[in-house]
Amino acid sequence: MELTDRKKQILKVVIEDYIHTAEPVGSKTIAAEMGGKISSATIRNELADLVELGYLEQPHTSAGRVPSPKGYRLYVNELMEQQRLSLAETERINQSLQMKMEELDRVISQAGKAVSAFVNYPAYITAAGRKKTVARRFELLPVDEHSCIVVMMLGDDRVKSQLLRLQLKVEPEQMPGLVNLLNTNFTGISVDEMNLRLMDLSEQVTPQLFLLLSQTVAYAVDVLEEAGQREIVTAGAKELLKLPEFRDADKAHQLMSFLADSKESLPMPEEGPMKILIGPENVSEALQNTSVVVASYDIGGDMRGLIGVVGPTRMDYASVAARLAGFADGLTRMFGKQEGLPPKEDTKT
Amino acid sequence: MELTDRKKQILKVVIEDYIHTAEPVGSKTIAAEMGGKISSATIRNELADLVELGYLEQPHTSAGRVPSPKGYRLYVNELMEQQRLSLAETERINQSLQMKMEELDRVISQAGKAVSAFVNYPAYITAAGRKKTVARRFELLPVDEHSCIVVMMLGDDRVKSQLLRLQLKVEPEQMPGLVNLLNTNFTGISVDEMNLRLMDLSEQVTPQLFLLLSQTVAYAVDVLEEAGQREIVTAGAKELLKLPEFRDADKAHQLMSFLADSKESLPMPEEGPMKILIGPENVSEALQNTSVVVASYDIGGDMRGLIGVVGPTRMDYASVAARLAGFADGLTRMFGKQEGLPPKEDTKT
DNA sequence: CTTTAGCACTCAGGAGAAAAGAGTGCTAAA
DNA sequence: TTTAGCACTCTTTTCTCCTGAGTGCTAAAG
Repeated sequence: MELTDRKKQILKVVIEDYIHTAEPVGSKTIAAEMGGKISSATIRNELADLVELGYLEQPHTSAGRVPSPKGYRLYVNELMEQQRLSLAETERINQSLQMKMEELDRVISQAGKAVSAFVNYPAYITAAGRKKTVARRFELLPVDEHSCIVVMMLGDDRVKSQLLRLQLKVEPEQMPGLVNLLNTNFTGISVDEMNLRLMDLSEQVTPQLFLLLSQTVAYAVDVLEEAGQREIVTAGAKELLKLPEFRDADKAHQLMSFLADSKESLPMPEEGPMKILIGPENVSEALQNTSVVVASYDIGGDMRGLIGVVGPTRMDYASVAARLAGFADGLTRMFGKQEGLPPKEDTKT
Repeated sequence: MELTDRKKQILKVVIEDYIHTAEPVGSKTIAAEMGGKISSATIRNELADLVELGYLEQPHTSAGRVPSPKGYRLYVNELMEQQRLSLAETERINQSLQMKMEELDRVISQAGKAVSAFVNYPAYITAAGRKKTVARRFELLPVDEHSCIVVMMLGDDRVKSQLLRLQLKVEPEQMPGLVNLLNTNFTGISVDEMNLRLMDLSEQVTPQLFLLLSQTVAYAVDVLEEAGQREIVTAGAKELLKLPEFRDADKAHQLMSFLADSKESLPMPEEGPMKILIGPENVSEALQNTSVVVASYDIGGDMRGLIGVVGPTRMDYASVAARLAGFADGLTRMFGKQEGLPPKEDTKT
């Protein structure tokens, strides 16, 4: 038996109906929705075929049909109509991204909330550099005898700085030497190498200078390690509670716990502008009954971010995909504009 | 009719039982729990009195009794036994706060999560300075002809920095003058004054210098404004779903929306180390059926933070209060230790 | 005057049974 | 191949009845 066009037609109607009602769809409804040209009996025959082919499922003998993951997959691949956002909507999306360019963290978390609010599903978002960042330049600004400010410029143009309380007194004259030491030995290398380099130097400089040096390097290592971590922010988990499939508090709790605690295992596709994972296509146990739509956006430099939306398998793929694409665009454009202005992130203490 | 000691005794038993079972408490249970010295009939008489006095309520004629807000209030004020945390528990709390002293934001959000996980209720946390921060010192580090690094030291010892793309070329020789201008004119004053000062200077310096100046000051204003904002982080909203009173998805959704969106209206008592707000004592509509326990902690300097826990009115006040106090202590101690080390927060871009 | 036993009464919640309704699958005719 | 017709299946809803926890009152005992 093969998948005729009419079968696909019917599958599409079933899915789109089910997406909105969350109720099994019956033959009569379908017939009506298809313009009444074909009788419900014919539809029934087709439905039986679609079940046999694995695109639909039947909760119990005398209920309507529900799409299977395989059905959704076909829908997403072939049947779904690319949805265009209205101008007004695009406008609203961009407006929600209109914020003062603050720290990356904050922008990201804002955007995550906006996405979630737009699609009415929980969302997650992250920004991650592809390469490890290195230090590019150090500066030390004396404050008083026991403290100075370390300023550190990273490979990706971010600047981090902090007040450093020194464990011992330092003469201002020593500073230039120290800075020089830092810039010649600790720029452009990885954290591991930094630690090695520090050990090497331990015998070449005075103990006093070494103490200062290691304090500064320790700070640098902290910063670089933190910069390398991809932080994942989730937003709008509460949206789940509106969905009939999560009215059961236990189910909702389970998924919300997963979203809150196991962020690392959220889908993070390596490539492509958009990826849709349906039900069992997800690796994580907790996502077996949910679908995930992920889009990527550019932050400039070698940075790239991901925004994802989590919902039930019957989520409104067309709408979510369109909006997510809108956001990805908006973010890319937003970071693009910043090119030549404060780069990606802000410094830290 | 007056509130005898025995009545208080009984009230206490009712409340403590109800806290754990969430079921109306009957006279027999109470009699048993009080050691069987008094018969259930006597208890019934007392219960009737307690209802009349407004400390208890009766869901329907033939159900047990449930504490009223007034009852909880009495319990919290007089009846509740100060709970002491076990050493192990204190240990665990402190351990959960054992983290690298990173940016304040991050510490706060971590601590919020920890609190929520400990008490099994949603928590919120914030850190707020009492006074407005000012800039204390500026530095500019040239990078290339079109960019330099602004470093800014705040009144509370934090350091913020960012790479600034300049709208026009600058000779390195101009830098010292600019820095001097900044340090003499823009330190120690409020944001409003900064803007005024900038206008004044517009006529006194060359247009080119003024452009640079305003770019830098704009950055400073951004930083100071952000520093003045109290950010409120909420954590563990999902805990609600475990409670019988929020098994109803709508109720849970309502409160979670409130926690996510209307953070400003969460109780922020101005003084006292700990405050308990029961049901209708809360101002916010959405909190009418919940209780809130808030504790404050010191961050050093003129900074003070608040941690709060939101739960049903039947929340385990004794336990929550004890743990919250433990966390407040832990945080205060933690920030105290940092005295003389990196002060409160980290810099921003 | 307080406490207690006894007892009728109330009412929410659960178990079943019955009815309703939606939808199917099959048969036979168009 | 499509369609009308119809019996059948199974969930969902409604209703009724029953159970049991818990009360409030009365009357006796302390």
